[in-house]
Amino acid sequence: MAGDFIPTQPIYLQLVQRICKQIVRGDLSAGEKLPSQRDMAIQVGVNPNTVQRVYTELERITVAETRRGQGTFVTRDEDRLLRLREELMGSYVAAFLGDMREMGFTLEEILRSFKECETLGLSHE
Amino acid sequence: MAGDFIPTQPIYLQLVQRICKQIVRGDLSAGEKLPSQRDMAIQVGVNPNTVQRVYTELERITVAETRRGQGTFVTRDEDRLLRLREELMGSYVAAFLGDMREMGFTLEEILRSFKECETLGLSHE
DNA sequence: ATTAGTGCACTAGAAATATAGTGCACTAAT
DNA sequence: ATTAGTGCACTATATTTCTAGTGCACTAAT
Repeated sequence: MAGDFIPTQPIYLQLVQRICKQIVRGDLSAGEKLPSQRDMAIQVGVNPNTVQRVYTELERITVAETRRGQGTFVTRDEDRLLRLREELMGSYVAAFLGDMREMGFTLEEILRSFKECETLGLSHE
Repeated sequence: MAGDFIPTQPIYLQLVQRICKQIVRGDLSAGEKLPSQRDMAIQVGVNPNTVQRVYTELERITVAETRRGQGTFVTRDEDRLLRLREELMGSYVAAFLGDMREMGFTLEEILRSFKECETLGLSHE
């Protein structure tokens, strides 16, 4: 019932990231309606006010748009979604490589570790 | 003065992670003394109580050990530090690949993105 | 014995996050 | 006009994190 969240980071940010991932993945398409604040709150097991903050944040980063009385929708700007995909990819990769560099790991070690995880279902196409 | 922290995660956890990275990287060696709680607090610009929590956590995960009246030291167990290196590598890689999979990125896309960041100083040795 | 340096325990408060609950304005459908 | 569904604003409270301050016990050096 409660979409599990880690307690060390604000729930609303985790939910923003989760929705962004769903968009990038294609589970949510441009223009698609998001659940109402009340419904989403029930679905993920948080307070409606928290969802309100999530949707406000999604609107701030121009990933969603709100039509009062109708609901909140994924932006219809498909270019924006393509940029979101590039932005997320870039930020996750940069953060990961930064962490690895801070710990002194070499690219060879990283790639070797990738192969150990490979069996767990990362697509190759 | 204040070692910059992101506001969305507890400072004490960020400091734990930072110290673990320094150990894995080799900037801190087995048995080496950490700064006193008071000194570390001044160095990173936080309250001594926060450092107290950091050192307690480092001791809980058996990465540091405390000698009352003397200070807190990196564990002298070098095997433990080797395991720490493997643990951190594994968890960071697993989290990263999990995020990538959630967003539907393929291994090829990841590797391509790596090459774009490669110029920014990741070692190849 | 005294002193300095250390970890540690404790209380209190500030700040941010999350929850709880209510109400209002807007939109669409009837 | 009425109704249902929606976003949005508002107040209040709980929880967690962080800060602030004090004091004590232990260790080593003098």
